[in-house]
Amino acid sequence: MTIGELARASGFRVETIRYYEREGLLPRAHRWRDNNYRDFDKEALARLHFVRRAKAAGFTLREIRELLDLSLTPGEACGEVEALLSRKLAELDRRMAEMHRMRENLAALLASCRAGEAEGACPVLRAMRQ
Amino acid sequence: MTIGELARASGFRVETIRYYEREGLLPRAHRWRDNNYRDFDKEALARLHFVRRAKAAGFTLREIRELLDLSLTPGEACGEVEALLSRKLAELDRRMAEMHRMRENLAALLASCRAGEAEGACPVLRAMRQ
DNA sequence: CTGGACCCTGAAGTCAACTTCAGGGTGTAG
DNA sequence: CTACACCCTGAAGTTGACTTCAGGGTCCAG
Ligand SMILES: [Zn+2]
Ligand SMILES: [Zn+2]
Ligand SMILES: [Zn+2]
Ligand SMILES: [Zn+2]
Repeated sequence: MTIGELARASGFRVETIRYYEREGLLPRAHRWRDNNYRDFDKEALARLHFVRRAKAAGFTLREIRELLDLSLTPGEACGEVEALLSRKLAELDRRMAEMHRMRENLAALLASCRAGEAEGACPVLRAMRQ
Repeated sequence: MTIGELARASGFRVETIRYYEREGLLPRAHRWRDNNYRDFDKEALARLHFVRRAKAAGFTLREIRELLDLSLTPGEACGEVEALLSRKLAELDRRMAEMHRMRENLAALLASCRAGEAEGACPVLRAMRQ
């Protein structure tokens, strides 16, 4: 698979894929010997799917790389794998709690906006003004 | 109120407040005539509280400035406020759903790691390349 | 054999949201 | 008087995650 095909299949741009390779999120791609073009396999596509999901969940590239590095750790380091995984889980829970608070904040603002509409004065705007 | 007092009252750093003023999140402060020190009023503190809440709700500075600008245009800006709020709410919901999926992913990974430990082979690698 | 789509590299640029720096004034306690 | 906390400005630096650029090679339909 050329980098362009991988880009179309993954939804990441060509430049982003090269950048991810540089940053260690993808293994260095094997090259087509005579033209030096990268040649990706299905695993690269699976990784990019994982990267997309992880990004959507709010992980930084560094964290995603750590997770991916875990997957390369052989079974013997199972304890470390577990430790890192549960640390990430705890972090995720913290972030999810934070998001819940944000959501409640936002929903309250929206509700007060709608409630104030009847009275002709937006309480959100009023709150900002005064 | 000096900028330092405002900083202590608001929890933002002095430099951040100057930055916010430059960026239009605060009106340009009135100056203490003979020494050119900024002199803030209660409204500035109220704005900073609003900025903090909005940031906590996930708004960018640009969006916060948009909200503040809406509050300066008299009339029915309420609809726009609502639009901005519900757009943000939808975005937040999307991200929360992603995080939930990611959490289940990681939890399953951790469980399978623990289960696989007995058999001497860590299934993490397989799970992540699925 | 040519034009256009595609590939390569290393370096520099961008954006948000700040922070730090350089180089200077002000106010007050001791 | 002077040390020291506080204030000022404009500019440059930081971080993360890319994107754009400069300056090339490659492949293939017509
Ligand atoms: Zn409203
Ligand atoms: Zn409304
Ligand atoms: Zn669930
Ligand atoms: Zn394991």
